[in-house]
Amino acid sequence: MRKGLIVDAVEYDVEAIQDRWLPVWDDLAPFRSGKPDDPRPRKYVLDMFPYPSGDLHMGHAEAYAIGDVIARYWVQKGFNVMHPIGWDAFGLPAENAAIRRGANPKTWTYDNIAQQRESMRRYACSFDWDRTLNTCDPQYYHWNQWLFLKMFERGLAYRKASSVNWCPNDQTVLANEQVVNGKCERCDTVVVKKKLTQWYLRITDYAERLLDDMRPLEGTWPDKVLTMQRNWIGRSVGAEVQFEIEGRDEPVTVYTTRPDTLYGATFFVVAVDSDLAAELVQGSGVEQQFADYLAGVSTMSEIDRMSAERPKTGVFLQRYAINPVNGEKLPVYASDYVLADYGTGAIMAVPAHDQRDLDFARAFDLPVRVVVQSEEDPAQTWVATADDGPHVNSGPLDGLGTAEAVEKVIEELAGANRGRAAVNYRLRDWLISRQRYWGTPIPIIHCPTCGEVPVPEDQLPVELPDPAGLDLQPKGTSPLGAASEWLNVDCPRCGGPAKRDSDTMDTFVDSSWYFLRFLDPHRSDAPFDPQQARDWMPVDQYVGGVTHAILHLLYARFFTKVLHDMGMVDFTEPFSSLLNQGMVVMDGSAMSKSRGNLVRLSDELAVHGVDAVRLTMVFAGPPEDDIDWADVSPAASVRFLTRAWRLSGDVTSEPGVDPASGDIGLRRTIHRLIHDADHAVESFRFNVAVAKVMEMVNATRKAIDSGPGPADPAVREAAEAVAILLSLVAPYTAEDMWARLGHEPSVALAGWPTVDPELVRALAVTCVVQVAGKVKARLEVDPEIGEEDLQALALSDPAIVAALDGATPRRVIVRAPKLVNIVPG
RNA sequence: GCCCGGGUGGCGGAACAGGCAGACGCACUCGGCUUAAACCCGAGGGUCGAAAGACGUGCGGGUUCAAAUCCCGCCCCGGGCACCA
Repeated sequence: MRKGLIVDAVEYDVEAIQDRWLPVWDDLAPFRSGKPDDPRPRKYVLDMFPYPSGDLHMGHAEAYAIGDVIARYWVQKGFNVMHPIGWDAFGLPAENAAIRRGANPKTWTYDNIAQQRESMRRYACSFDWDRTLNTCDPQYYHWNQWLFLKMFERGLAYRKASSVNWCPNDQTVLANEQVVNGKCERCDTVVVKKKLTQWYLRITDYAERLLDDMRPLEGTWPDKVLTMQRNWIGRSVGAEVQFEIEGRDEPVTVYTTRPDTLYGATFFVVAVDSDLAAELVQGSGVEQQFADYLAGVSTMSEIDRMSAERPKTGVFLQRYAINPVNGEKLPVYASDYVLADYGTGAIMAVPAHDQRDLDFARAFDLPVRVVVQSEEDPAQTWVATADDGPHVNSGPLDGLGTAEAVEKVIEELAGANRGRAAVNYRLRDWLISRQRYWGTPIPIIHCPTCGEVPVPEDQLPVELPDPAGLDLQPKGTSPLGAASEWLNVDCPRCGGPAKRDSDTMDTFVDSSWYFLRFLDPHRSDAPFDPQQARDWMPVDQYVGGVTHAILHLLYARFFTKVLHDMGMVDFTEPFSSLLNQGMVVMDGSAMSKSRGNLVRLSDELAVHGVDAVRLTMVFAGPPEDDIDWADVSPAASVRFLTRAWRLSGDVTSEPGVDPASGDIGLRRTIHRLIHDADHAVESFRFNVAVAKVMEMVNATRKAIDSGPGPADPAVREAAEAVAILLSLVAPYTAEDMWARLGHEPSVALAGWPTVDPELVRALAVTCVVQVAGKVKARLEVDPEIGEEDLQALALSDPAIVAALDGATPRRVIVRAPKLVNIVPG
């Protein structure tokens, strides 16, 4: 027994128990991983790292409780578990807080990190505290810059002028993934479009692999997430078709998923904000009308523009495209219903079989030609048809079904060098520049003579300049642009005067590879150690909220594939298994100060203690479901923990006593329940595992009070098993029980109890005897009973004889030893 | 509109692979302890019914000796995508 430990208390005192064990654990450090001589097989358990926007809240408490159960389970099962934590420490909240209070974003961030770190320690998270990282440390973002330059070398990072999403509140551009229903993901402000030159990562090059590599994740990733990613990538199969434009040398290519309807094209549309539209309008005589239309469109918010209800608008450009299959002249329109950055920004319009084209045709009084037969006439109903029927008015395609017609028309177009089969994706390249201060500077120098010049590797990291004296107010251009000392540099190539790129990177870059940095977080000559990556990666279990289903998870998968192609890692997917925990809500809706339904984690911890809060989180239901705090009872958790804890004080046998001589009934129950709990944890049904431990406590209580009594060796075996199983969820209580049972800390390393298969195998089972599917009798039978014996036994049972009432069984189904079903004649 | 999930007591939720529906807990009721209350301990309960029994996992059908579980058709709830050609 350790000096000064009080383990003979008679009352369960939450505060005292927490204060007693926390320093002991600091000292013991039971969760350090990666020692070179550790013979245990490795497991990597990763919780999504938090953003340090304040202290931990209820959501963190749930997520980290769940991750901790998994990590602690594997430790008990004998694995060398790496369970690291760090901070996603760059981002707007720090900057906005700094603006509000005039503080340095760095100070604000590190203060919050210190607070969260202490809260996590007290929350008994089994993190390896030697492996922490902060993405805002230059030692970390150094490697963001290094990776960016590697991508730049490979043509995967590039700058282009394009129409981008602009958040007028945050005064910065956003990636497509960060626009939700036309609003800024972060602040809910309606996003507008702006034409700007920005940095992109070429994630679209990986679209096919991002899609294909999801197949092996089926079963270990939630279907929901896989579906969301598939939708987001949005693969579509079709064809590219070239149209000549009268008076233009080069043909224009369009993308269509329905090349079979080519004969039904009656007009042609280009995106109003595309370069092509700007070119085609030249000399058309409608330049002013076009310019007015374009101006109107560009001030529109994304929400308005996306509305399908909006009537179709456009401008006839006074020009004609030639249908390659029949030479027909198709009028060319500019419209905002065609997107400049999908496909080629131009479409062939087939009003009979595409609702959008039909709406446009109706608005502009254009002809509608049916080329796939169906009962309804789109020109009458104004409903486009999409049936698979025989083609008509389509020359050589007449009579063919859609699949054949698609094949045939592509063949003919290819033969005439007028088109080919093609695949398109909804996914766009990832826009990573941000016009804000608190992020990773983009390591590029703009030189008037040499152009975009990478910062030489030996000059990395490009550190953020001191914010003192800088105006961090959002103003549409990066605050770094005003740091002239920092901004103005000599070109590394020609030595002439040049300027640094003043934008910073999207913070999702930081989180796209942090799981690799944990392997060797202090390394200074590389982002991570390739050998460690071989040893530990991919992550065995990733735990986090579904809010990142597309954003972070897609980007991290993309980075992993890029690193694979660079030869830095030998795997292509970073996370073998993913668990999405639900949210903690109150009275049915998300907690928020403005709603007045905010439950403060610190309050709950102060009232009920760490173990009870953790237990409540885990017992509330399946981990992926939301927890309504109004539906759960942390007080009940305290009650249960107290009952469990008392067992440890009641056991009177000595540690090490052989359980084999203990009460066989209790032993059977306990071993069965350990077995069940084990199974439940393996399949993430932690609430069920807790229920099994509750049953163990109930059974042990009964054995002490009205069974074999406190001295029985089986009672000790049971109490020790309770302590070990409970250590996953309620580490303080479990540690205290362990000490009261006469053991040295830490129970976290005690090892999962071994289940004796002989004890799990039941001595007698209850056999249900049904007549016509209704239970009429129950028999206690030997589990090994033969079918004939069981049938005879069932048929002679008085209750069955009575239920049959003289009728002869027409059929008897025997499933020994569990069930007999008698079908009366 | 399209694509995923999901509907089980008053509530959160159990039910491995078609075989006793409702584990475990909350709330509730009753009893014990207490001067009293809380805490704690014990007992109870799907619904209807006095009982025997009947009915019961969103609704309607089907398969099967047997369906919460499998199949078909609906309804409702949650989520994702949505002018992506």
